[in-house]
Amino acid sequence: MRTIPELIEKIHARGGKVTPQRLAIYQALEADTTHPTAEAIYERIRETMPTVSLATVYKTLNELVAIGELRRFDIHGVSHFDPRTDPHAEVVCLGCDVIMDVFSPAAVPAPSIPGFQIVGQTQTFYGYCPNCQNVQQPLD
Amino acid sequence: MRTIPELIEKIHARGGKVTPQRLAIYQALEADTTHPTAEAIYERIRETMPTVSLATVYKTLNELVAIGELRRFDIHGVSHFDPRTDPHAEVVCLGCDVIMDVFSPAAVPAPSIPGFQIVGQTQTFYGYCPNCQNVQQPLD
DNA sequence: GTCGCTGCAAAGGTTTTGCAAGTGG
DNA sequence: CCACTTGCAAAACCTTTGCAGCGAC
Repeated sequence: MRTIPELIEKIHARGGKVTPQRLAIYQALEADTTHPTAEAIYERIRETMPTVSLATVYKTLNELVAIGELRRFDIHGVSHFDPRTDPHAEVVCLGCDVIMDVFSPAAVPAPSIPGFQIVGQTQTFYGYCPNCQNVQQPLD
Repeated sequence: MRTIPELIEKIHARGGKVTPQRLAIYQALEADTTHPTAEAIYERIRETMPTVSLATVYKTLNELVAIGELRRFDIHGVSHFDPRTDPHAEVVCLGCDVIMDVFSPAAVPAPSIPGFQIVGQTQTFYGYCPNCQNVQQPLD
């Protein structure tokens, strides 16, 4: 996701409007590395804007995804959002669904897929975080 | 996912039973590189076993995931299943959700995350397939 | 014969949609 | 002012769950 002034300009250029709700959502997303769910963003925004609706949050997030400013992915049936759209690596805990950015050990060249236009990439590692190793060992 | 005879042995070793429904699901999954949804597997199995239920398909798939023989991931709120559990790369079309395995251009070393136990990994590329480039260009 | 599995139906949770009222540019 | 956006509520969807009957071993 780019900076908020740039984002505002981009929204305007597309004929969109920057409402207080949208601005609050942009600010909530900015530099949020926790891969929040729509619900999490909704709760955070409600602290300062109690009348906002979850539907509005979804609509705004989906718009950002559509214009390539936000990445959306699902973990166990729940959507998460990531303002980082550059290549990076993540680890997902199979036990508790926590998602963390990790320092990617290697740059990854884009594959050549004829006719396919690549706009982003992530490297995803699946495993068990320290907490969940105690509870649920992966079975053999 | 390992071969069906090996899978049967593993299920038995865990005290499980290999019913005709399960066997049909194992066979449907074997070497399926299309990253099918539960629904897709259900439809395929119904052709030869019309009385099977979607709940049974889910239960069986979830069991395979739990014992590490199947990978499960969600795209736009729908679960997909992949019998390939080795590290590999995939491309996901942001327009139509089609998922394809791609030949990974480089082996990727696992990152060092203290206390985190890595059990699998994929490299995911996001983009637009030839069909969807005509419909929805990623906006700039 | 036992214990696990199946199939049905209903529940549970997330995300989307329709629409009247509100408001940014 | 016009078009876009909001908020509400309902709908749509996928997935899980409870349970009685069935069947693998």
